[in-house]
Amino acid sequence: MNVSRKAPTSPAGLIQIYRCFCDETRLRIVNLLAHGPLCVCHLQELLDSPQVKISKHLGYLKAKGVVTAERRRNWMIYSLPEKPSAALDANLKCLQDCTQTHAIFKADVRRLSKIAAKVEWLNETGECCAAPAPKARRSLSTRK
Amino acid sequence: MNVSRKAPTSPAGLIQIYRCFCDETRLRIVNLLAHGPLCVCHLQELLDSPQVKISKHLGYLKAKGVVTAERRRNWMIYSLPEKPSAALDANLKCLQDCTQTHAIFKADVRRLSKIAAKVEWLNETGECCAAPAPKARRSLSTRK
DNA sequence: CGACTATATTCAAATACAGGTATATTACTG
DNA sequence: CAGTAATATACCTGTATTTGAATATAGTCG
Repeated sequence: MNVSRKAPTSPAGLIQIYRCFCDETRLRIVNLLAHGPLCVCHLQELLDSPQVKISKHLGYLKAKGVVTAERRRNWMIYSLPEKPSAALDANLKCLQDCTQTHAIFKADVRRLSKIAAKVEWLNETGECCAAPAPKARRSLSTRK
Repeated sequence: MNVSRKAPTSPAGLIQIYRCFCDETRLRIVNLLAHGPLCVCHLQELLDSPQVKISKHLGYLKAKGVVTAERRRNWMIYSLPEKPSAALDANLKCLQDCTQTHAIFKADVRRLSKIAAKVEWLNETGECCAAPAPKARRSLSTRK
């Protein structure tokens, strides 16, 4: 459980962090997760990207230890790790500085704040999802 | 209109930095350059790598603006930029923290300090190279 | 059970990249 | 001028990455 603080011979872990950070979609995901946990459908909506794309990038980030995932009912909740490695912690902070000056990240956060209610709803009641408002679900009369 | 230096819409520049940082050889080069300018043959010696490999990574770094190059006589002197972008500056500082805890980077710097004399020699007299000691160079006084 | 929702995985195609060998370029030296 | 040293580039090959389409899985609900 405890992670050793010895000096690794190879900077493999550090490089994995940079690999995770060198894709725009992943950067935007990490930037959003810095504000709190989100499920896949939230990210889909916020980044306006297909589910496969988001899911695969999340899988990538998770495999490298940059995010953690926890299942809640039907949804996977992704977060930044509670106890990140020193290198990850430093780079997350650095990234937060860097994102301040890029419009796309600020726009993402702005959009995030607009669905904050839905996210709260998820966190408190365990209900989702971000995508279509849960009421606009007509009956199946017109369905085949 | 969109030539602003303040808030680029796309984080392309930031991503380029991370792309540069996600290779071990390049990380070692940047770490060494943080201590001062070096020519290709110094890096060849310090990293014990073939010339092509070093040269190509330097070309990559230079293309993304992470290093600068200046020709001096026969040699190309590579340095970190004097006025790096905010993002690069932040990430270089972060990297310096991260390298502290990795043996390979410390070993590189230790080896660098051992050839410091040669590097000085380059910087002061314009003479190189790190690789084979200037053995048959008897006619030093004829130059200048 | 079967329909539905949220998410993950497999397959395939396009592109990027790292490393090597051989060759080119550039500058210096005699 | 030719020769050589330092560095760069072209080409090749295997591997990794990115993305999308289709499909699979897992949990929930009626």
